[in-house]
Amino acid sequence: MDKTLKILKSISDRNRLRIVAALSRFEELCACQITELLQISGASVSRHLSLLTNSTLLKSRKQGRWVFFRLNQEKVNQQLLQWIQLQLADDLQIETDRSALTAILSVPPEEICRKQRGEACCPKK
Amino acid sequence: MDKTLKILKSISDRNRLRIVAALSRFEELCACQITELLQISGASVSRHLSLLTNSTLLKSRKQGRWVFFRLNQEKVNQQLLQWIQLQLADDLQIETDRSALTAILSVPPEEICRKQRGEACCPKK
DNA sequence: TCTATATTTAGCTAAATGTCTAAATATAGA
DNA sequence: TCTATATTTAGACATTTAGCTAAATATAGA
Repeated sequence: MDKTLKILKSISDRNRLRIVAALSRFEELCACQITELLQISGASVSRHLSLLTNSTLLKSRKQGRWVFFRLNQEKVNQQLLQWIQLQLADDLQIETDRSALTAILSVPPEEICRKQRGEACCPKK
Repeated sequence: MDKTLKILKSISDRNRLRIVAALSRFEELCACQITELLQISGASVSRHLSLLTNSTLLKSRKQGRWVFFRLNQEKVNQQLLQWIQLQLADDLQIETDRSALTAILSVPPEEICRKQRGEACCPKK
């Protein structure tokens, strides 16, 4: 029962549910892209991602300085993930997130990170 | 998303998950029988049951002084409930609960309630 | 090796949650 | 109507959790 509870608790949070919904649509996202989506501190995002990874719902892959996350499409998770997707199919917030992510993914992650550091968008100096 | 979160939060608790598992097996149980199973205060059980009913996972039916609860087998909940049942199929705690419930159901609810009031089991006076 | 930087961890605070007891509510039966 | 009693609600308290900032870690590139 512990494992089941861990999974359920990991998705019983608005921001973590948004992460799962985002990854249902976009395959793979790095921490900074998710930070940009949720508009909370990178540290908080990291904690959410670690809870989801720990519950087995997400997998991660390190590439250089970035860590990329995607859904862990194991058989045991499928039915649950499908239920979530069905529930959120027409959700307004999720729609909005989808648009936001399209914009986020249209520029390289470097630029997202630079923006998060508070630097101006263009002048790299 | 609020509704989805409400449902997920309502089952993200050990005792509430035990209630759902119990009702997956036993069709209908009254509050006092569930109290006897969980061994926590009736007030706490009442709160758990109200959260589950509120999230649409349970339905209730009042019969005299007793309130009986059962799963709300709506289509939208099916996939989730099935996933839970699959996850908990071999769970030890759930096995134990099942035995306990068999014993609880073998006597009329009056006796369960009497026991909960701290009265001796037999002498009704 | 040194610097810049993406992510994680640690420590803190405020809000949410689960439990309890006591009081309130609703119903059966005398 | 009055009493007993099953459930719910209210209020108090302890624990958990989500968020933050600051510090630590790990990696790319000079």
